[in-house]
Amino acid sequence: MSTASRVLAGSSHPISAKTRAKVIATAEKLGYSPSALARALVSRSSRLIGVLVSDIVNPYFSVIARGIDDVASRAGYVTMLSNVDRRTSTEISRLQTMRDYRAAGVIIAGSGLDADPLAADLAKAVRQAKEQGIQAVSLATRDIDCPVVTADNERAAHDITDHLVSLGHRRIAFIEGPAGMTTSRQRRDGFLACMNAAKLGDLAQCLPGGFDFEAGHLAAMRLIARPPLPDAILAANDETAVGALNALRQANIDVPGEISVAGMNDLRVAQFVGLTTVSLPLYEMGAMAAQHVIDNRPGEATTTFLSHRVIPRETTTRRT
Amino acid sequence: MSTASRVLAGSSHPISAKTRAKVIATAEKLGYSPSALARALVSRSSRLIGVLVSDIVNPYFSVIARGIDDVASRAGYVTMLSNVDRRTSTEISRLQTMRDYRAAGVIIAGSGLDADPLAADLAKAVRQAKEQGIQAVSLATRDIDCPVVTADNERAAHDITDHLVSLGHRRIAFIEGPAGMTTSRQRRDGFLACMNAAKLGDLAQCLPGGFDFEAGHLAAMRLIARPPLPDAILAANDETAVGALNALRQANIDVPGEISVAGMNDLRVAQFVGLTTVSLPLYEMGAMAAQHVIDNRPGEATTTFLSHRVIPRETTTRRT
DNA sequence: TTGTACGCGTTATCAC
DNA sequence: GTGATAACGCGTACAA
Repeated sequence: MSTASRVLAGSSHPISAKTRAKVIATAEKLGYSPSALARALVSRSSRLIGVLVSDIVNPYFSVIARGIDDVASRAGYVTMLSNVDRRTSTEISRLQTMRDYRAAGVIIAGSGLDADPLAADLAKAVRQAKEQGIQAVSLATRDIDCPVVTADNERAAHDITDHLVSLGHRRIAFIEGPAGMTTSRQRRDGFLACMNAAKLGDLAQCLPGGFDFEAGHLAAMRLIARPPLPDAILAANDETAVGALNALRQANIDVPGEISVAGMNDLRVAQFVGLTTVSLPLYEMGAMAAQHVIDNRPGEATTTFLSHRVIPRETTTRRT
Repeated sequence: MSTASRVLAGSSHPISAKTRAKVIATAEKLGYSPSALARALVSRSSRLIGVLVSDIVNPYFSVIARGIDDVASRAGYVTMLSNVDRRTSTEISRLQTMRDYRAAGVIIAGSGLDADPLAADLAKAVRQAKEQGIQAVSLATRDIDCPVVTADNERAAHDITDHLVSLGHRRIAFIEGPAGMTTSRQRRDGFLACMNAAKLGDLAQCLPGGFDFEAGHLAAMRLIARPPLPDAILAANDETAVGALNALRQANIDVPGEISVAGMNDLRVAQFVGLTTVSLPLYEMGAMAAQHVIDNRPGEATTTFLSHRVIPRETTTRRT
């Protein structure tokens, strides 16, 4: 038994070539597959990585998940995925499940809420997981005591706003993300900071929105309903921007002729419609978080910001 | 120990209220979490569901994955996700990994190749998994001895073609999916079958394409390069259709004025651009496959077709 | 170079 | 109603 184990697990223990061959041949013949469960049990460490996303259908998260899985499977790890629909309670319960499976680590991809009554419970669940040797990594700024690998949402919003300003736009409207979300606030803050710095604070306008197509469509309709139109619209999100774009085009308003439109994230849809946006390092965030778990790095609660960059496309132009 | 196990695992074994309360309180105080690993080992059944997708970033697969995970997590199961990039060899190796973890079942979401030299190896890997009590479910017609839950790609293509024909289009071009893929062939077959049935076989035209934006763009450019333009374009895919749409608009060709365009799948992007398409039951396929695994149904290799429906939108119009 | 015995954290079985 | 023990399948220290 131990000999077979040694051969199959690739131990460094010396084994005669003959015996080794025999073990391998027999395993093959029997269709034997070592139980990763039993292995994890005895070795006290699984090769499971838990991933908590809001919704895998949202390309923001599927790109992150892809980054995680690429690194994970290259290292022989398996990704356990769970959708939590932005509900902290679900997040806690799924985290618990990942803990039951003794995941090597859990990557929490979604943003939190600014005033979340359950934040403390989540923090506690993470602490308990950590006490059990399960690493936690967050992909957004949250009240969790764990390393964070993220994009600088505020600066990204600042930079894309700055791009619009540099194009000569002065009256700029910002369609916000979902109310209460930390990421929403960060992006709005970045927008406002840039506008204020450019002495354009008075010409800045914020509209409630959301991260989806419909929210952008609706917000743009409201803008159209009470002229004059701003010089440019920045949406919290590519999808939101596309919704706005749609409303504008339906109203026969020329983009970028009459108004410029920009988004954030640089997901596939942004390329489709030629949307000016700022590219966030989503894939890299996932990849780096997974690497962090695999390397079993000491879990100091440091924040790593990965870099973004402005991508000018056809929905923006210079205003003279 | 056994008493604790009984109350924590919710056994029906009678336990005094006092002891039960004590166990629960202590577990809570200790932050105790029962090992799902050890449970799976002794009970010889895990609550893990393996999911093999080509690429989770592709919305076709993320919708499927969402369907699976919704059903799975409601039943207390966890989804193990793996991207295989349409490579059968990767598929086999990931299937093996799922087997190592003694997954309750594995859902194979991707389509296969029509002449795949590795098809036999995959079939064997699935057979071995089944011998070990791991269920397999495929979401596409493949040479695997397992239940199939899928959309009728051929009929779906037939039906959307029929819709175009009923709109008065006669010269219709079909932009195919990736060469060699079973799904590509099925969709082309459906297109051709419909055209032939309508005595329009001579006016049918097939162009090599792919499942992505660029492929659609390229194919449409070729169409534009050698007039006359067909009455309508059907693309194997929504994304391909959007690529074609883009090329057409760049060439200042009015859609649907001069030419109609339709896609397949009805993913989010189709709604964005108002694309006429045929809605495939992707979410339901995932959900039903997961339910199949959870119910541990006898694995007869039956094929279940879930229904699709044509969704007319703004990229098609009547030709007179 | 190979084999033996133990323990990982559970649950089922059987005794009390 | 409660507790002890074997077994699940593996890795490993130790003996041979």
